[in-house]
Amino acid sequence: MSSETDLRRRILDTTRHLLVQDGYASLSMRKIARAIGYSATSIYLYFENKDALFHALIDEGMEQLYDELKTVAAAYSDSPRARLRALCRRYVEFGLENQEYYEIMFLLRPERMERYPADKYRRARRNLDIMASALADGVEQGVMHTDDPRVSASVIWAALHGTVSLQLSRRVDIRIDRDAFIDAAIDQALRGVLPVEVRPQAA
Amino acid sequence: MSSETDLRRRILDTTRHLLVQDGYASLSMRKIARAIGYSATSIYLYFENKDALFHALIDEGMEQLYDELKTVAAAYSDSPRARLRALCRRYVEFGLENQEYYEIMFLLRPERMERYPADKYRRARRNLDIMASALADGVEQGVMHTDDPRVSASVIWAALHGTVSLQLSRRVDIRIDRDAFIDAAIDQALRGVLPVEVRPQAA
DNA sequence: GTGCTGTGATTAACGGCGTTAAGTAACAGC
DNA sequence: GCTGTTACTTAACGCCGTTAATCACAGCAC
Repeated sequence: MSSETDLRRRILDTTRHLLVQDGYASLSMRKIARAIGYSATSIYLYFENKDALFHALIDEGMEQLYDELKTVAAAYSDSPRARLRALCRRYVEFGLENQEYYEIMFLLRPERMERYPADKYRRARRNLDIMASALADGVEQGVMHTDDPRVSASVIWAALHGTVSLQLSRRVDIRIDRDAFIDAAIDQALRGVLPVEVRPQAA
Repeated sequence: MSSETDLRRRILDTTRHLLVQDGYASLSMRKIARAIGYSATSIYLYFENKDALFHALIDEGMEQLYDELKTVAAAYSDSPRARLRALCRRYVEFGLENQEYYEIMFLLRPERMERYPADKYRRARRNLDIMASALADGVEQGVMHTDDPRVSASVIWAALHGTVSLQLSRRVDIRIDRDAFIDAAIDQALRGVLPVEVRPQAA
């Protein structure tokens, strides 16, 4: 029983390592097998197929992101606004620091996702819940406003995701300073949830 | 000379067709060749490799997007704010209406992009320029504000790109209405470039 | 000890892929 | 009729994900 788990763990660790080292595009079952010194088909004893292996890795990434966001949220439990800002920053940093991870987590087209819907979605959505609850706290304390917290949290996420995506794919104009860009993006994302009394009507 | 161009065109058209019909993942040189009734190697007479074929397709997509944005911009030449809003909406609509196109244009990791930098970048950046010029006009007329128009245009783009990406990959909570989400995202994106006198300080 | 069963791994194979090298058939110009 | 060129094909290489069949060996029943 321990040996079964052992090889499964080695596969996951090696895959993550190869992913970071060589990128997603060049990753293959045979290459993973070579790296751990087993035959390619051995991997199929522990994972249904390549997708399933990646899904397991995605789950671990979601867990890690969740842990990081949770820690950030705890550090700013008193101020919803500071908390939301810190969460945004941490999200972007996570994406930039874990490029290949971010790619399989959020960039790859999830064609097969319908197969493992419930648990996977639930796990990914916890990350959004942390943001939504910062929003809810802010609304309650009167320092934020939103018509629908779920929608606002998703919109903020979309803005952050776009920021990370463009940065990772190097599509942002090189003349634009990376940090200035990220700061501007976060500022802009947060500006949307300011309380009504100081918020202007939309353009 | 006309026949050379003919097959090249057929390859491009068929590839686009297969892309829309079956998706990027299942597209192969051999499949394209089968569809046009030629051997796979014939494609290499007109395109250096698979990447080059896709780059040509991306260029066409960029051209189409540019045309659409240009048309929108012309229709709202008098009002920078209405223009910017219409541009945002058109961008999102383009992404949602041309899923597979949008995928190869903006979602795929451009590993090889360094090779064809100048023309490709320039072409893609024209789309951003249309937005930036709406911004510049707005600033000039005093109905918008931004510290740096290039940065603001990119930040808006990032927000729109994130919105399209999450929608296309079906990662947005199903309970959130698609149009409401898009409207909220665009509102939020535009809120960041309101003039200073009505804009609150950042959260 | 002999035989049975189950487990964890292997090898061989299938059909696909992108790409290159070599070859062929049709045709233009001399 | 030969030559060179153009437009295309076939054959092949070395990858890929995945499946089927097989092997080595452990533990256990008798």
